[in-house]
Amino acid sequence: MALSDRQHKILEAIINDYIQTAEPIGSRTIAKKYAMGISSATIRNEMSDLEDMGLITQPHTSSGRVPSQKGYRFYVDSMMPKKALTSEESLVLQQMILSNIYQVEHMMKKTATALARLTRYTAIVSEPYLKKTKIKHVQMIPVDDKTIFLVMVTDTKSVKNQPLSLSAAPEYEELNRLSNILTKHLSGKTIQEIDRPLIDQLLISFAHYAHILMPILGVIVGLIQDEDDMRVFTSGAKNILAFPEFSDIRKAEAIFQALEERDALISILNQPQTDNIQIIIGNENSLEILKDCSLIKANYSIDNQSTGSIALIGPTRMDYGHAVSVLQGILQNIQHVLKALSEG
Amino acid sequence: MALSDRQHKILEAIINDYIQTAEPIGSRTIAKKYAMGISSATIRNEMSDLEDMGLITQPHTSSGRVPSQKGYRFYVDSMMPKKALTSEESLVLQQMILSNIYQVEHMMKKTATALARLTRYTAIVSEPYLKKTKIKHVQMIPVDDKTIFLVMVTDTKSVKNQPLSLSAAPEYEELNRLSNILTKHLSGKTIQEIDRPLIDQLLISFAHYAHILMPILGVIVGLIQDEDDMRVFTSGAKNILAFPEFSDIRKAEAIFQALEERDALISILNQPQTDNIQIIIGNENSLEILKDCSLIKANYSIDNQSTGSIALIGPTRMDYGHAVSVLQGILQNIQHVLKALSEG
DNA sequence: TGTTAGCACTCTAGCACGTCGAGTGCTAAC
DNA sequence: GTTAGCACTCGACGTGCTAGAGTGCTAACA
Repeated sequence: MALSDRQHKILEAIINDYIQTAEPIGSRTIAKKYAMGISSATIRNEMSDLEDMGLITQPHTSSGRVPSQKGYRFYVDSMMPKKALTSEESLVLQQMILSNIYQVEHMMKKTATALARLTRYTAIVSEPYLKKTKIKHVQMIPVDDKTIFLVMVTDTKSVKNQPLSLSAAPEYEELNRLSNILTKHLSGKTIQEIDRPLIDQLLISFAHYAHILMPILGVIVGLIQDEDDMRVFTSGAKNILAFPEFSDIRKAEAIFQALEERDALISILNQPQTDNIQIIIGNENSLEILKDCSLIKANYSIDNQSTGSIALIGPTRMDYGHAVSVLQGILQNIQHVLKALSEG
Repeated sequence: MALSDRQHKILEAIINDYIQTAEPIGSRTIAKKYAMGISSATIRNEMSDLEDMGLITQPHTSSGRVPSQKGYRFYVDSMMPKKALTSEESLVLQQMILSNIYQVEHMMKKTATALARLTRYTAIVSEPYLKKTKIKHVQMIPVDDKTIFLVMVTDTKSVKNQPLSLSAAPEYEELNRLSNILTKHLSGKTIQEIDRPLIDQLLISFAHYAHILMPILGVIVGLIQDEDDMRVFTSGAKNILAFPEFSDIRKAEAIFQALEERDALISILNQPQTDNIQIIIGNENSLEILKDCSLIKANYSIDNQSTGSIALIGPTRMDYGHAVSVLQGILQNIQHVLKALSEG
């Protein structure tokens, strides 16, 4: 789609204005407010063309124009300005880094809060995906005569624990010996890498522990199957209420519902990602609940291994430029901190 | 305040009707709908008296009556029926018990979900308060050359972990010895009981470990000061949107805001509790945000030691009877499960 | 003395109607 | 290609009216 320079400017004006006001905008207003040096009639003609191209629409005859979904898509793909973060925004990100960098869970909560605060949209952040982080230490802790806790520390210094019921729990000393063995053979590996051959080998090498190694390794591997151990944090859900597009309470309700359900959040985060930062506008989204929203999403990674996701949900009338730059800033922060954590 | 039998019935009819419909109710409607065998004129006279007593009010002349805050208080104190749980409700509670009883965190999440689901109000649930639970096992886990994790298992089988930076982290073997010592001397004690004399005694007894015991004990005791380790779960926030009294979005926004802030939640849960189940109606509440709501709150306990709280937030027009009975049912469940956990 | 029918009165919700203003498309002139 | 002018459209908003639900008061009744 080729737009003239003037059409570009007009489309930009419409989108920028609508992002701010959520009101349809007319030719006269554009002429006055954006001082383009052409008359409203000319703008009208251009707008008519833009409408033919499907980039803007009229809610009803004789109202102003509103960007269409296609219009947003065009804007995002080929005209969106890169906005630099303001100094205040950078400061907030800075502070986020400085506090609580020793615990991934805290950092992820802070990340969500910062994202929501800086953008006024709703943030969803997932912890690093357990499957893809490396095991650093395995420790068994006795609880009672039939239960032990299996505690694993990962290279991102996240702690996972899982209770484990045995017919008879071993002595503390024996648990320590087992912990030692497991740590020695599993550290540096991701859970994904703990496969059948490795398990078999361990069971053979330590045959006299087999009866107890078996359930333990089972639990560790079981963590692959269920994603229950990846925590997902949200922040700024209430921001949704501030947008006129959600003044219909039922729409807001549906989203709040989704934000409370872990499965829904995970399916939001797990949507296909082709770009570095993926922008999904309105009903481009395969999820029914988000048809009225836009989603901006990114995966963060360590060592080029994608390990978790962060996302923003807002109205299709989103300030894409700003949201993307904040997301990018935060992305860098997370990766920086995670790297620091896993190295030292 | 002494009401005649008839006044009782009329007040009850008004309150029950208003709880269901959220509409002011008039004398004629009462006469028709609740078949009291008296005419609307008589009911009008009685209503006028009830209004003089301050139990009901008129939103405007020539509208029906609405229960006042005082009316709800009177109802709750002296006329509220005890409702038995339906078999479906009991079933939900039953299922809650059966699943995931081995991890307190899961149970608390489930509790919040069940509360919100059964009442359609908003639930707030706190984990058992760390200070008051007993330590069962202490384990140090090496992370890197300067960091160790301090992991504590409590008698409710909850796991707490805290990172700890040292100038130089000891060897694994030594950490195990230390873990052993700490477990031996601290297990069975609540964090509250770890006081100066106990610490001093440990430092003297194990003088050669003093340099490392010091920071560790510091961290453990530090947990007393900050309440950061008590998780608070909410569920059913979106239920708020279903009530016409929150169709003014700003009111809803304020509550959502509070529900996202841990501090706000804790101050809600920490409000004075005189009864077994505390009902705080409208602006009886000292917290500004809850002036338009009612709060039903209870503390759960093990061994008569109150260890955590559960609460429900809804409009002042709440189905108090039902909410109280659900809360009571859940309270019993929690205590039952916690007891089982700490014993076995 | 308590209860009730009847009536005048009040107030809101909802609808019809007219007006205003923002916006459009089209045409003719520049 | 651009613009001024004009007729037209449609929603927002204010006004006035009506219906209906509800009240309080009074007088009559058991």
